Amino acid sequence: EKQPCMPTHPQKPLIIKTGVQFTTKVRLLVKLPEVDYQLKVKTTFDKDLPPGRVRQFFILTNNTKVMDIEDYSNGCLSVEFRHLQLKEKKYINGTKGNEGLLSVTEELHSLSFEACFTVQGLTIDLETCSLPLVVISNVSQLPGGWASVMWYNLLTDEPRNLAFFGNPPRATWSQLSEVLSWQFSTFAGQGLNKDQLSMLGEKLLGQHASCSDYQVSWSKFSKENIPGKPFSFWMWLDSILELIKKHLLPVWNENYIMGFVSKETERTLLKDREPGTFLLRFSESHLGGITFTWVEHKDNGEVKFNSVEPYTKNRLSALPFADIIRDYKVISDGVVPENPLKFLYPDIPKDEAFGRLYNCQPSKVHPYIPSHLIPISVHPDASSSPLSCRSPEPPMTPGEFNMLNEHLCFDLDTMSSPYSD
Amino acid sequence: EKQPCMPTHPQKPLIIKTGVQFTTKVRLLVKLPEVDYQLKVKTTFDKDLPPGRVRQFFILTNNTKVMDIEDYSNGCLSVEFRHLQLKEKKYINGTKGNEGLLSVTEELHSLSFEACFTVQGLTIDLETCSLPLVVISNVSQLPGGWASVMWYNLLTDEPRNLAFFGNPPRATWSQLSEVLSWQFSTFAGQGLNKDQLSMLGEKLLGQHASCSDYQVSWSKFSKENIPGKPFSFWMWLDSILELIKKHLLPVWNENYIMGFVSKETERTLLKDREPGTFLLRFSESHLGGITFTWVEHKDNGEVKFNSVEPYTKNRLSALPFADIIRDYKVISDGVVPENPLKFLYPDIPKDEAFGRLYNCQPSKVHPYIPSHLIPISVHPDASSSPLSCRSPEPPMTPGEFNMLNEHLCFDLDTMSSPYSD
DNA sequence: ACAGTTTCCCGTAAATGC
DNA sequence: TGCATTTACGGGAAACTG
Repeated sequence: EKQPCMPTHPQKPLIIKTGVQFTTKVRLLVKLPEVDYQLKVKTTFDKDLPPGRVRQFFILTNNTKVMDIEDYSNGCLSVEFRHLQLKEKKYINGTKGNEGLLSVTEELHSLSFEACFTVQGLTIDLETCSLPLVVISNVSQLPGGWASVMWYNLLTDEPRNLAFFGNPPRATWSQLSEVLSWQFSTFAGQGLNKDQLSMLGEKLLGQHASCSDYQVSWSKFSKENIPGKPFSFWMWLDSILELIKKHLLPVWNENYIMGFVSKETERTLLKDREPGTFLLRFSESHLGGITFTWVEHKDNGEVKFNSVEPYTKNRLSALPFADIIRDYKVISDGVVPENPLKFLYPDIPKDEAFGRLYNCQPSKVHPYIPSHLIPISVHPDASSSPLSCRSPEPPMTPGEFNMLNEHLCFDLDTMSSPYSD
Repeated sequence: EKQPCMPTHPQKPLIIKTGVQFTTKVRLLVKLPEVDYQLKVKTTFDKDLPPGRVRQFFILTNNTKVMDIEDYSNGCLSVEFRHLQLKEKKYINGTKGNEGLLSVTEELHSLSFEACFTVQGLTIDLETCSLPLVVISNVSQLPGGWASVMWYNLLTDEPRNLAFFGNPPRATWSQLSEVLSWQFSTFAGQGLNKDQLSMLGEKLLGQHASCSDYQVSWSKFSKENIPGKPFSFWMWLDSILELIKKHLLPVWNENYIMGFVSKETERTLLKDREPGTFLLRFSESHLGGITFTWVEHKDNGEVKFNSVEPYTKNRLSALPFADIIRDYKVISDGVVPENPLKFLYPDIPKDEAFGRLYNCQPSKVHPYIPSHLIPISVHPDASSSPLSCRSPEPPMTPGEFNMLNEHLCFDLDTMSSPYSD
């Protein structure tokens, strides 16, 4: 027999931005034996959270609603809160919310739902709450928030461990790599293959990468900067995810972007290939950049590798990546420019691979000569979450109480914000 | 003897966007004979405005402040309201704000300031109000708002004629052209010359343009679409102002943009010039576009004119206009591309004119080959305001009352919003 | 001074109202 | 349905705050 207290839709931790609307829904899983009045539900943010230590927020808009019979289903009571908005509580006295122990995206918050009704002269309190929530104030904090949500989901099944990031556990590389690949398959449609993951593992762990149960700390994953770089591993990876989502989706989903390849491997792969063979790789030195490297055979038999300055979102929004590949030209010594890109590694003729992805030429505004941009280089040398139900003080027989307690329970049905998947 | 009730800084009508902060300041021009308590000033938006007919707004934030002695000046009392924000009043009953007679940018509103104090047992009311204000809810309404402000300033000296656009007067072309030129000189630094204005006059008035006292209606200026175009004269002109402000300032201020030239005049000017002579002109068919036209002498002696598809803000933010001129290439029959732009009309060698304005090449990210965008065409044929002071009911001698009334007066000192000049 | 964080607000897109 | 207007909110930049 199923547990009536289990929610039907397991709830993932979410990210909520202050001042931006979100929605949530609670459902009472069983019919109440006798409720002849309207059942009011109240949502409270950061209920029971002691002030200090972390920031606190409150719900700006109306937070009380009456439950209704769900129209489509089994007649359960449910209520959906829409247009909820969060605002930070400001304390007049010097008390500061965030005390520097945790960054704001490591703070975990929660949304509580309460209702109270009387049956057989007894007052019953119902209460449930969401899985942990990360609250941000600007989209620039979204990557940090995502990192927290990923780490929490990966490493705990606890429904409400708000202190998780006080001492976050480590993840094994095998766990982490699966999650990273999942990020790409969820958001872009195409996950990461073994080679790509192995490059990422090496980047994060160095020589330990081969050992799949080597552990990665939370700090190394998303807080510490990569040595010599002004960003952390996750910030770098997330910038690439964003680049793919906005500018590279078709190319990525065709598997034409090798993406995560070290420069050494790149050279090994290209060196025996036809001149003009190229591959696409993400920049390791800059956030959200993609470049291509092609191989060239010089007159003296020497093999030479060239990489173009990485394209970032600004450039890609002026000119789609496939068109860049189609039109790219190198001018050596001011002579006839030539497109050095011939074969996508290993040996697919460029137009065969990218032909379908090329854009139409710009619309002809009639009296005008159409113009488009060309990229050119001047060659330098030529869960399921359990719920907590608060026990009422029972002035009824233990049997009666147990019966009620078993059947009455809030269910946080769904909750959405623009930042949920 | 000067009038104490005149404000020191005449107040121009302004545009305020709902939800966006603005600031205002009122000053009492003379010292009060005896005020031994704090003088509170209250601001009210749309005071005395009857509901219906136009939208109504209220000040979201605290609207009462106490006057202070001005620190720097003559010891007058003044008060500055900061962080004021407007929100529309919504009526539960069907009453709609804007009734369709006027568009929202034609509605004029006003901000009132009131204070009240007692002297010699008499209660004195002080009141003043701003010049008309246009309230918008989105920056997309800014051009419409500017049009209203310009027309109001041009055609009336009344301090508070909120019904102005109920029956707006016409402007003579000589008045209007002066204002238009002033827009360019204020916002861009360089006004319009006689030839440019004459093209604009012809565009707006047709053959009447020669007659400088020909009158232009408000509707023709900013409400009716230009025949055959989906935008009004002012919307078109304002889109060009914006383009100049954001992307063409240096080129505009060097006077290198002829800009407003009819195609006929353009041809007349270019036809006897050296091949490769070009001029820069704003698009008349699209909002916010600039193109160049160059003259070419064909083998058979025929003179040919070519214009490139106009560049809009999106393209110009990928590549600055001066660089477009430097790098522009036409490919005929897939042969060696050539830059057809040689001399800026009348005969300035291109690099001499634009050399200083060219951008540096993109920063060299060292292991990479720098790449930049090139605009390319494939040749198709290969071939000061008075104040109103409300009279108090006078239980004092007429002489006493007159004395006070003469010397006590609010002064709306300054008022600023992000949309004021 | 500075870094982490929030606020501000434009500009685009979507929603709303008539 | 289409147009006018408002709302929503991402994203860059400025302001804030210890």
